[in-house]
Amino acid sequence: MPTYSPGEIADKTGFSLDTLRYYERIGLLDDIARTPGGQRVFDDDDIAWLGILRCLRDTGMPIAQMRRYADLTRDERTLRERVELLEEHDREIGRRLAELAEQREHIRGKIRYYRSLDPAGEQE
Amino acid sequence: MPTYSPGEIADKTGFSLDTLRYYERIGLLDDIARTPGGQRVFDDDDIAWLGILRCLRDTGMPIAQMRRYADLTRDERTLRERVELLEEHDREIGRRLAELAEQREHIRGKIRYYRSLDPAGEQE
DNA sequence: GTGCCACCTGGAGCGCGCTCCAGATCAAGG
DNA sequence: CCTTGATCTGGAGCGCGCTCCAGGTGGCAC
Repeated sequence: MPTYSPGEIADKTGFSLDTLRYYERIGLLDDIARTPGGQRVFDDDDIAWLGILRCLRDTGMPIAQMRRYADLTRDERTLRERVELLEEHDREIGRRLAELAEQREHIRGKIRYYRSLDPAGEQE
Repeated sequence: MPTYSPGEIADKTGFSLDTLRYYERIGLLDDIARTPGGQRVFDDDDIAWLGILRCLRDTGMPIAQMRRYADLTRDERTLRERVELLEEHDREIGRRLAELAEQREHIRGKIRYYRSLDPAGEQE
């Protein structure tokens, strides 16, 4: 299995080195392998996990909840709880999508209104 | 034209009293009328403006950009710039919507994966 | 060996967007 | 009047999610 240095992982995942270390400190990331000298060594499983973290983070999940999810993945008897957590998050994303679309319409209405005040502003 | 106390406005707009004062301080809200004694008095125009601010804020516009928008509305010759700013924000919302939908699929895939591991977990 | 850059640790600091506080004032009911 | 609850001001503080720093070590190229 290929391995990767912290710098490579930062490039691949978009998380900064500091963020990777921070995530490990707070328990979002555990058991990152080390060289005998103490430098971190990542593998493809780590990359996959970081992909999930990025997904959860970028959809607005708070760190406390990501930690709860990370804790659940350490006990294989928690499948249902994981599903429940992700489903609740999925519903949250649904609400967010609907809200965003609605607010977008409000903003578009405002743009149309400004345009109606100055039709000349439309042309290039 | 009806007028409203700060408390009523907090109820109507969902912004806290502190946030209303904060927004006035930083220039997002200007010329709020006052009683002779110095208490704020809001009107329907203020409510409409706060509605726009809420919309921009809740769609992720940073305060610095909201301030720029507020500044533009103080000069009626800036219609085009306002349209440009809102259109850029509209595109930003579009990108966000697309990203959210994509990440949602990733999460749903994960849910399906967990379900496939434990079909019994499905039933009530 | 010797550079030299990447990486290590613990802990302090930061930027954003509020939120809270103390102590004073206002305004409306009784 | 007097009480009482809403509001006022300036400024400090907070919670989140990183981000930066100092001082030291690792590890590969030459």
